[in-house]
Parts: sequence; C-alpha cells; structure tokens
Amino acid sequence: MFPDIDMDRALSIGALAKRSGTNPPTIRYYEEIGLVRRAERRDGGHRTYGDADLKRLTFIRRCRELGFPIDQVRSLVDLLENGARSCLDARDLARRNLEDVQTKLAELKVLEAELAKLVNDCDAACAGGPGPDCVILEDLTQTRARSCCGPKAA
Amino acid sequence: MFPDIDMDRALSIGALAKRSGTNPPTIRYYEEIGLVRRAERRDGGHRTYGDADLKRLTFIRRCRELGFPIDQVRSLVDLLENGARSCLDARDLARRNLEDVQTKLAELKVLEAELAKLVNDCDAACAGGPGPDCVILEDLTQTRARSCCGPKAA
DNA sequence: TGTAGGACTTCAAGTAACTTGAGGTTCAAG
DNA sequence: CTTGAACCTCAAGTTACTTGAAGTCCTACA
Repeated sequence: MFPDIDMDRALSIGALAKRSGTNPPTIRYYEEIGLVRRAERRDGGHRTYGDADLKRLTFIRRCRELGFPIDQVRSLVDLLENGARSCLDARDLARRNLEDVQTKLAELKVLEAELAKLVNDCDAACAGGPGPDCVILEDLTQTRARSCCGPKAA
Repeated sequence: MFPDIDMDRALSIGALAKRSGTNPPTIRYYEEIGLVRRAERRDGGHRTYGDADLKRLTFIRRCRELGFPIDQVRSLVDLLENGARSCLDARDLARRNLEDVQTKLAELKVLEAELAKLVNDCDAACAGGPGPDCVILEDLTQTRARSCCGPKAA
C-alpha cells in the first residue's frame, strides 16, 4: 500500500509527513506549540519517529480536517493519552463540532443559492458587454437588480 | 427602517459600520490596505462618510460574506468603479466562487456524516465510563473502531 | 571513498483578515 | 461645562500555518 515507505520505526520527518498527510514544517510547528511530543534525534540532529507518532499525528490531522481547532485537538489528544476523563467528554466535543458543521452547511447552502442566482441571472441577461450595470455588481450593493449589462451587444 | 440613523451624508465611522454590517476597526483596516478610499475628515480628525461609501462598503461586505477573498473583492470593486471591463469577468469570478462553495459543501457533508456517526456510535455504545477505548478516539486514529469505553459502567 | 544533491536543521518573517489594547482626543448631550 | 461615549493612532495579538535564508547531514551512485 505504501511500497516506498519503511513500515517500522525510525521514520524521518518527511516520511512521517507523507504517511500522515501533513508537511514537515507543520510537524515542527506542532512540536513547537507542544501538540506533539519533542521528537528524538539522531546523531546528526534529524528527528526520528515511530508508529506511535504516526498514529498520533494521523489522529491530529483527522481532527483538524473535521474542523476541530487546535485547542480542542489538544483536549482530544489529552483524552487519548491519559484516558482519565469520561468518554462522554469526547462525545460532547464531537457533538458540538457537529452542530458547528451543520450551521456552516446551512450558511454555505444559502451562499450557493445566491451565487448560483447571480451567475444564472448574468447568463440569462448579459451578452458580454461592458458592465457598469451588471446584475452581479448591482446585486452586491443590495440595491434592486436592474437590467444586466445594458442592451445586448454580442 | 433605521430610525436611529441619519439618512444623508456625514456618517461617522460607527454609523457607517452599523449600517454596512461591519466594525469601525475593519473599516480603518480596509482604508489602510486601500480597499476603500481614504475618508474625508472633520476638523477634529474624525472620518466622515456618505451614501456612496455606504454602498461601496456594503458591496464589499457582501462579497466577503460570499467568500470572495480580499484580492478578488478588489477586482470586483475595480469593475464597479471603472466599469471598463467585461461583465463576463464578474460572472466568471462568481462562477469560480460558486464552484469553490460547492466543493466546500460536499466536503462538509462528508464531515457531517462522519461526526454524526461518531456521536451516534458513542451514544449507542458508551455508558459514560472512562474512555481510552472510546470509539471517537479510536475512530480518529483510523484504526478500526472497537468496543466503546470498555464494559458499561453507569 | 568521494561527491552531488536532496532532505534535513534553525530562526525569522510572511500570510489572511482582521481583532484587541494602550493611551490619548473629540464630540454631543444634559 | 462637564462627562462619558465614540473617535483617533499605533502596535501587537490571533490562527494555523507557510515560506525563505543560510547552513548541515545523509545517501546513493560512480
């Protein structure tokens, strides 16, 4: 599945990045802000990582993709590490995030409709002429849309 | 409709902000980056605005809400100002943005499903116990989900 | 074994798009 | 004329990284 990648420990930062779906600078950044532990080093100073690090970083990246801000990811990592708190904490975190995502979805749907209308109106009414009166521009000033792009002119 | 607001010129920055749906610092910021023209000042140094500014700022805010980055808004403002370029430019800009929004929508829908599943799984399987094996945490490391939160414990 | 060049190192600054804070001035109402 | 809200400027903070400079290390190939 990953033929080019060494399956056991001692991953370089580049290999870890590739396998976890991040970038080397991002990993260094996460180390700097304490989101991942300080990596062990080789003699030359290069960072080395093992499978546990890969798992952790994958977890973090997935959380980020799901829209959790770093602070919440920190809590989740914490939960994962010490396992001392209730599983319900994690569920509630996910639930709150789900609500956020649903809100964002609703907003985006409105935007989609508005943009689609804009494009559509212009397609219907414009003929490519110069556009001080273009519906798109006029619509966006929230005054009522008038004719688009003046009289048709190929 | 806006009983507390003076309908003609000489709006203060606060009044302009309120009517355009922005904040005073944001307006100053826009002035600083050259997105809006430098405001005229009263003797005391306070900025004053007129209806043209309100229209322009409303336009900008709407563009921002529609997800256009500042640079694109700048182009659109430009179009609005000199009206020299084709209306089709505006439409294409809107169209590209629409595509972005649709992509984002699709991604968010996937996220929504994933989060909903997470929450649901945990509701179904968790009993609130301490959670090193919680599905949420395990799912996110992309290993297969196992039992949630160990044996049920109130 | 030498070497070329790709990957790594650190540190600093840049990015987007504002927001927040400090410290001081001006305006409008009573 | 006073008081307090709103304004002013300038600087720094925010989020989550990315990019750049200048230098070191590692590995594969000849």
